[in-house]
Amino acid sequence: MLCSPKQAMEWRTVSVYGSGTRSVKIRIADAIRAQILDGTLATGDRLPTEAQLVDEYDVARNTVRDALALLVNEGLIVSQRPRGYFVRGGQRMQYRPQSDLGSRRSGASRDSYLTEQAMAGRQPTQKIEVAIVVPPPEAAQRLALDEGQPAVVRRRVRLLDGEAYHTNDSYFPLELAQATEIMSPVDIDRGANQVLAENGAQQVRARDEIFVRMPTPGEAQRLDLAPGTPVAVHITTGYTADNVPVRVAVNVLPGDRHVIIYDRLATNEPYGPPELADDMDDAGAEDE
Amino acid sequence: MLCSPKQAMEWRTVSVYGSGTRSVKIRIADAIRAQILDGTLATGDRLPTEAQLVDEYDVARNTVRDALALLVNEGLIVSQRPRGYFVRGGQRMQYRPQSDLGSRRSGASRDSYLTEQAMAGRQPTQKIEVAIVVPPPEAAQRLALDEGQPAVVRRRVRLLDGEAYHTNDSYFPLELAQATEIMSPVDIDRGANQVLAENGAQQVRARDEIFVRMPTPGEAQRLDLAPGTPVAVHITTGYTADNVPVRVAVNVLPGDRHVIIYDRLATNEPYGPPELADDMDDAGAEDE
DNA sequence: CAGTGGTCTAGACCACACC
DNA sequence: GTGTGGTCTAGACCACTGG
Repeated sequence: MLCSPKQAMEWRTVSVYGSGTRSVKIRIADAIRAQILDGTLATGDRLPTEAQLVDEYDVARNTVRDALALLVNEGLIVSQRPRGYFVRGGQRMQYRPQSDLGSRRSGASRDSYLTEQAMAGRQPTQKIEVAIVVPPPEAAQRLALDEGQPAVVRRRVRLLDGEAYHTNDSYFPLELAQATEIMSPVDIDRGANQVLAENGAQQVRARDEIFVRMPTPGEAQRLDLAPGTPVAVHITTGYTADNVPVRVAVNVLPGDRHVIIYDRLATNEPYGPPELADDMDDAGAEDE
Repeated sequence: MLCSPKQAMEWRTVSVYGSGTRSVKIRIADAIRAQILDGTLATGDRLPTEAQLVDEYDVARNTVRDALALLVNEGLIVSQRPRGYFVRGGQRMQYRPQSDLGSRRSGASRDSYLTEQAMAGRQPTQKIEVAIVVPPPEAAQRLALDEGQPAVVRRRVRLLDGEAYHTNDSYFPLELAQATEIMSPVDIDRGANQVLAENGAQQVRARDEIFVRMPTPGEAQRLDLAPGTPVAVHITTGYTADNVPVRVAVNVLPGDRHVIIYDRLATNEPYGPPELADDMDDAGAEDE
């Protein structure tokens, strides 16, 4: 006799869920995921309510919620309480770490974030905050600062149409930034790098490091991240010709709103001075 | 009178959880997270059992499980059933997209993945599989193939000490790869790029795109990813001097095992031919 | 075999947006 | 108000691993 899982609960003696059979919540999640991937449910569409799914699959509400939680944590759907669950998806902005260092490109006098995003027809804003702090380890280490040594930080949250786009925390050695525009919590038209260059700290080389992880609760709040949204942490360290680090920028990019793009030449000669080139030989990966 | 949440359940008439007060599960998660961040619980440590946490916080087991689920999805802890929950953490491998294109660096005759990882004292292996397929859209589009047009794919899973490290799916135009070593499912000592170059398809330029997202169930299984582990999808497109795409590599990197590193010069001149340089002006971001 | 986490049920009350 | 998802309780049975 065929019966629903809920009824079966009462008189079965052997497992329905074990071994080959996958759990009920996974099968429900699979069914909904398939609908999303094949287009039956498109970006922005509303899912059936929990109650409807309870009826449809004849299981307890918590089981439906477990199934939906799987999809939420995959980043496929989002709950907009109390409106319902909706299919996620949307455009990613291009993020180019290269379009920065050194002097500005000709014609681009304003902060390139502001100019370039404005062209996409969206309203860019940013909040800037400057402070003298003992930098977090990831910044202190890259700036080669001793423990407890202070630095200047410019913290920015960049928004597009009021929606958080990414954060940028730039750390500078105190003696370099002191008494410059870097200390002022407003946009620097020609760029902080240009200011550094005018003060004898021209950057000639940079290293980008990209970490991928789930956001901290603080980051999730600051960037208004839905559950199931990972972040890329892009850390740029800028060096002078003397190989002195003069700037560390920590960017936190919501994974669902960005593509990181690098254009490169097809040479594999490492950049930078020999001692760093040596470092590069002992680890790495290649892409075919 | 002070009473436990569980007891309070029975006679309270106003909400304990609403407004200012955060939910119980969040407070439990916060407490455990704090212990992890301040070192009370270190990487690899075992957490208290669910039963112990039920006693400690005097809540229902499901509430404890909800709290732990938050930390699991943050990537902070992992459940190793039935051994318990453990604090995550560990080393990240360096991944350098640049150490590839064109000819191999002198001395490195073997696949650089194999050589470089071997130096870290771990046992690298890889599984290679070659097929002629209709490529997925992300590959077909970048290779400028018409819909339904076939291509050659070399699929690789790379392992370190038996643990999945990343996957690399490289797509080549059929007419270029046909009748070359690329069709053979074994390691190519001098690199597939060198083979392409010998067949008149020397790559001079590449574009890297990096997407950050949660893994699909298939990826999670193939790479043995714990819940709460995002992936970076690194797509490299290699172009000849004639600006023809001849290779698309789709790499899937578990976020908890990688750092992606780029070393660059502090010039912001875009690489590549003029028509592509123009593209670069209309979107982007910079890091200070 | 004991103890762990995983799955599922059943039912309660809550906050919030929208009608 | 009505209906949505969010939180919490209480208790059941299961599978797996390790002693």
